[in-house]
Amino acid sequence: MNEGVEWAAHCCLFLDWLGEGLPLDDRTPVPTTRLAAAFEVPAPYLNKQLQALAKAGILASVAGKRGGFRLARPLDRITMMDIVTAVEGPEDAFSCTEIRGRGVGAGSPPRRKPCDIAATMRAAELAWRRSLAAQSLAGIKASVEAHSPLIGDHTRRWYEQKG
Amino acid sequence: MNEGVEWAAHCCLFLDWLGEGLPLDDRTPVPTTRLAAAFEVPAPYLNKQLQALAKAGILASVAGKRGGFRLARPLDRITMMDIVTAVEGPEDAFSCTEIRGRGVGAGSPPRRKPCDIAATMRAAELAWRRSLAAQSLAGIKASVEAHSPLIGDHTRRWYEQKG
DNA sequence: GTCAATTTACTCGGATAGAGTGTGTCCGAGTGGCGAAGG
DNA sequence: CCTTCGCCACTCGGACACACTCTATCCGAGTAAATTGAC
Repeated sequence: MNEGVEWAAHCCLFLDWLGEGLPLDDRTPVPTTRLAAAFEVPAPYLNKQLQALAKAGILASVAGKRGGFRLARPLDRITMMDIVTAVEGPEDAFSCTEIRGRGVGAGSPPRRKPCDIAATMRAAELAWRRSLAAQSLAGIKASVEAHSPLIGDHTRRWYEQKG
Repeated sequence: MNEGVEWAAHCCLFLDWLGEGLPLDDRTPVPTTRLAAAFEVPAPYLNKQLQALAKAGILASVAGKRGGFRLARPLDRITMMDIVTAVEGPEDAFSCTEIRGRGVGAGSPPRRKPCDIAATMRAAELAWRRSLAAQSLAGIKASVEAHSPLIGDHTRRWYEQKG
C-alpha cells in the first residue's frame, strides 16, 4: 500500500488542530514545506499526495504568497476510505484476468456470471472498503484526543515556534 | 495485488476436478507444464507460485519422473485467505511508520497505544482477512458447478486429450 | 522368468535478467503581498 | 496621506530521474521409472 495514505491522514488531522475553532474558509493555508517539516518527510513528494487530496475535494489549495493547503470540508465528512481512494486511486487491488476462458476453458461460450474466485475477492474488498468508510477522521481525532488531550495546544505551539 | 493469487486458486480447483473421487494420496501428480497449458500462463513463473503453495502446505510436490503437484489437503480445508497468504506473504498491506513521533511529535514520550490511524487501517484489513477466511475452495467449487455442472468431466476430458 | 544395478528422462527448486509501478526530485506558471511613486 | 502601478517572493502544479518489487526465465540437483543384463 502507498505510503502517502498515512501522510495524508496525519496532515488532515494536523490541519484541523491548527485551525481549531475557526470556520474552514477563515483558516490560513499551510504550505507543503511546513507540513513536510511537521512529519519529517520529503516535501516535494508530500506535495504530490496533497495534490491528489485537493483533486478529490478533501483539501483546498490556494496559490500565491502565503498560500498552501487547507481542509475543504469538516473532518466528520472525510472518511479513511476517501483518503485511500484519493491517494491510491479507485481501482480494486485484485483484478480478474479471466484465465478460466483460456486453455482448458477455450471454446466454451463466454460465461455471463463473473468468475467465482473474482467474486470472492471482490466481496472481501467490499468488506474492507465498508470498514474504512465507516471511520471518519473526526472519530479518529476523538480517539487520539482521548489519550492525548493536549495534542491540539501542542501542535499550535509547535507551529508558532517554527514559524 | 499479485497476479499469482488468481492462478493459484484456479490450479487448486483444476487439480481437484482431475482427481475427483480418489483419495488425495492416490491422485497422480500434475506437472507445472500441464497446469500452465491449462490456463495459458508462463510455466516457469507459475512454478514459482506453486512452490509457495507447497511451502504453505496447500500443495504437495513430488519430484522425479511423472512427478508434479497434488493437493495436500481437501478443498474444504483450504480458504482463499490461505491462498493469498501463501502467495502474497503474511505482511499487512498498510504499515505504520510512526511519523507522529517525528517533527511536531518529537520529544514527546513514545506512545504505548498504537497510532489510531494505523489501528483503523488494521481493523479494515482484519475485515478483509475475515471475509477471505470464511470462503473455502470447496464452497467456490460448488458455486462454479452450480452454473457449469459438466466442468469436471470437461476438465478430465481435456486433460486426457492433451496427455 | 526374476531380480538388481544402471541409465535415462523428467520433475522440482532456487538463482538469474527484464519490465512496470511506486518513490523521490526538479523546475516552470501563477498569484497575492509589498514597496515605491505619483496625485 | 491615499491610491495605484509594478516588482518580487513564494506557492502550487505538472514534468522528469531513480529504486524497488513484480514478472518472466533459465539451468542444476534430485528422483522415480524404464531398460538391460546377469542369474
